[in-house]
Amino acid sequence: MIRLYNTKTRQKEDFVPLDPQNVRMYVCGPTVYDRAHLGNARPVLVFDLLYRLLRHSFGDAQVTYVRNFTDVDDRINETAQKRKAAGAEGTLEQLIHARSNETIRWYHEDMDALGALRPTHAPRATDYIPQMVTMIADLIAKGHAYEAEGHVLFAVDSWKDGYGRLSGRSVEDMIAGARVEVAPYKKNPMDFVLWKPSDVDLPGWDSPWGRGRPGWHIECSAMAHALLGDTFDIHGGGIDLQFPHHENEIAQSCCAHPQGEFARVWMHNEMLQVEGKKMSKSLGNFFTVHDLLEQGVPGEVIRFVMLSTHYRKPMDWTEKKREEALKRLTRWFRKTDGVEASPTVSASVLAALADDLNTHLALSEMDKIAAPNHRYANHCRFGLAKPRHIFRI
RNA sequence: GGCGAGUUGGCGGAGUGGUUACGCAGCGGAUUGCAAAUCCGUGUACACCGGUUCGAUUCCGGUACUCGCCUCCA
Repeated sequence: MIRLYNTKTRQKEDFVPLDPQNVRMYVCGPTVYDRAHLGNARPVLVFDLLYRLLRHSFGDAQVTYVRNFTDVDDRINETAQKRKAAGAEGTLEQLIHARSNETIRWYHEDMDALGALRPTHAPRATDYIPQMVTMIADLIAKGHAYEAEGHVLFAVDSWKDGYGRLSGRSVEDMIAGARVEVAPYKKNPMDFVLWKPSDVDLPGWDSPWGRGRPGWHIECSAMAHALLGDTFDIHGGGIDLQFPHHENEIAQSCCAHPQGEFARVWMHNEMLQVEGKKMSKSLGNFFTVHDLLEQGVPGEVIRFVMLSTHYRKPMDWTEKKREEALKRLTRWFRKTDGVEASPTVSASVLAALADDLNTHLALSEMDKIAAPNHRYANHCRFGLAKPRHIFRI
């Protein structure tokens, strides 16, 4: 039995899928304007492990894993505008399109290098605009959204009971604690954008509310609904997305599809820090997965370090951990080199993983069972010769 | 201001109401002509103050400190 911590209920629960023949998981993917940084790798590896564990438990063909690409977003537009201002060739639209394609390709390459399986579906938001428009129209019809100055906004007052439950805040608390200037056309300060108008120079799509583009939150709701239905098993993402992104997703989806319950289990990974500090460009400790790979850090090592801290704890990326991971992995590989990889996973490792992905304990268990084989000492100088996936279950 | 997380031996990091985590480093030893690799042995830690208890690192309350989110962010 797999046990998972559900943010919704704040406790570990036995995981019982709605339909064991079709276990469904959605994870928020990247906004594609640049290379994935190291922090982006954490949810990928955490939920890749969960994906593998679910496949192991329910069967490879019985698990559907969706991780989207957000390819319509103001940051994407800004990045393209900067590049155009810097003299890049082509229209803004062309620049955006090329950049998105390139970033998606990079993303796949980098995550492949970390040993992450590709999801069953990797939808792009721009392929689901009609579904978003339909969903927004439905929300307006049901009295959960309104049009104002070319924008369509979700009315949190229309769903006061549900809004804030995931993150444990009341609408009143949020208004009291808000530190952002409120747009004048909002009926309630917490109302959020479903659709916004696009100037002629920005990407836009025709809609009943004029030419515009979707808000960020509706993208995930629409893609999840299109690919997984009204109700599905697991929704994952970084804890920074818990509010407002996930809260808003829930509001949109539950109001548009009241017959379903959207995601039954919510899982959030904690954030990543570098040498004890938040990773940021100003501190000079910002780097991408690609940077590390270029420096010769094996993907396996990155994966190992990421999994050596429990996903619900903040993780600190340090040089020291990287070195230790390399040592441990080198030893494992040396010990097991020449020994055929067994499809069997030790019960103790599996038990640790099934307990809300207790990866550190699982790695310890692997240390105990790594088969010693003295004959392979000659290979010692080869180090990390070939990548093997940790927890390749 | 609002919400939340954490504090375990030199470091990383599990776990538990009374029994060895584990890894890395260190130390001692074995083996190898040296070295590397490998093997064996070795470390009585749980922020502070109260409470509950026969007994708390492990439950409850408080204090201190660290950190995160609330703003684009995984």
